[in-house]
Amino acid sequence: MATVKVETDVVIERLMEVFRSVGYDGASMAQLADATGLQKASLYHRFPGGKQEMAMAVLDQVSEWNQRQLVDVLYSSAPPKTRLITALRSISQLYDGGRLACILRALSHGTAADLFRQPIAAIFTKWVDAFAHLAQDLGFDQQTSRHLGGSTLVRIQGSLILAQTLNQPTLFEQALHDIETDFLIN
Amino acid sequence: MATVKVETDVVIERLMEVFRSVGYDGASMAQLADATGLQKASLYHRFPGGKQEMAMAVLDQVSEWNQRQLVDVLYSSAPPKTRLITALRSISQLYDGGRLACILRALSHGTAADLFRQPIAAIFTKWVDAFAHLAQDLGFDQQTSRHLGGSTLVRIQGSLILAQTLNQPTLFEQALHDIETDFLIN
DNA sequence: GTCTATAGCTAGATAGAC
DNA sequence: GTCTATCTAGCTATAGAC
Repeated sequence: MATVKVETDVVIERLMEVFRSVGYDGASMAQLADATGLQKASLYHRFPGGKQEMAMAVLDQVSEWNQRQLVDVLYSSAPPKTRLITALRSISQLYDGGRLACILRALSHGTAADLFRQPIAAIFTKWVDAFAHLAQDLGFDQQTSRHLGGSTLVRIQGSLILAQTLNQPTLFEQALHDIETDFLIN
Repeated sequence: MATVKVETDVVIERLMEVFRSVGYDGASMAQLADATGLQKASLYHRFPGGKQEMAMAVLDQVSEWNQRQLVDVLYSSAPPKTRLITALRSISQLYDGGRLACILRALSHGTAADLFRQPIAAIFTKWVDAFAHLAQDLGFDQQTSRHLGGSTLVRIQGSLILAQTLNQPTLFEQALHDIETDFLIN
């Protein structure tokens, strides 16, 4: 039982890598099978809903990461500045310093747009709210805090696009630094 | 001759709409034919290179828009603040106030990523440089100007993602306002 | 230059042996 | 639970009449 569970987590990790690099429509079952080391029929055994269920499993894992590495951290009782630094460091690792695309963005296009908009929006909202909460703890008023929360995700998503298209990961790190400045300005 | 040219421009416009909404891999020849009102074979007559050539034609049109509505404006001899306002207004119209996705982003995923990264990067670079030039005219030093230029595109791309995923076009308009503030702070 | 018809292939998804 | 083998639908792309 335990062994099976672990293996499935690994499978989901591999699926995520494929979806992230080629998108939902660009990922074929053959490619997904190849990446996981399973045959197509075996993938269908684990995910009877096919590609859609696989992507949903990936999104569940992303949602868990978001909860543990961002939400839990940013709502914790540690000093606000410590929470900020910790969260930004996790984000930097998640995207490998700007070299990896965001899986949520990869699952936001084409056929996937209609299928996964709601779960992705839920993750985005939690993310924004968590950073807005931190801003309030840092003394910003409610309106400014909301604005800062949104601006954080805007900067990260936007900088990831530029970093990868222009092949300049530095742009992502710069954005993280800009975010830090936004929060610690006073 | 003239009639044909115009019609092709219209065809490209329709192709762009499809690519924008479903992405490159998500767009089938049947769908593209349907959207343009032509049959598949007719599309291949105009674009012998198939889907790839169609997307390139779209990118050429985007590049032209970029040159005329942003680069030419931002390098003009009008007062810097006027140039900024004019450019931001064009951008707002281009994305219909945050309701439309960026075609460049739609052509950055899956199979398309490898095919079109260079032309897209060229457009991004021109965009960033043009806003950096404006920043210098507004009195910012070179390093700050470059940073502002990049930050402009970051804010727009990022806010478009959030605006569409969360179905809150306001986030895009907010980002435009933030950009204006960034440039007119002194 | 546009059409109908179709070739050739690969996609997602299943059947059934083991 | 994993495999090989296969189905059908849809894909890109082309042939050839008009």
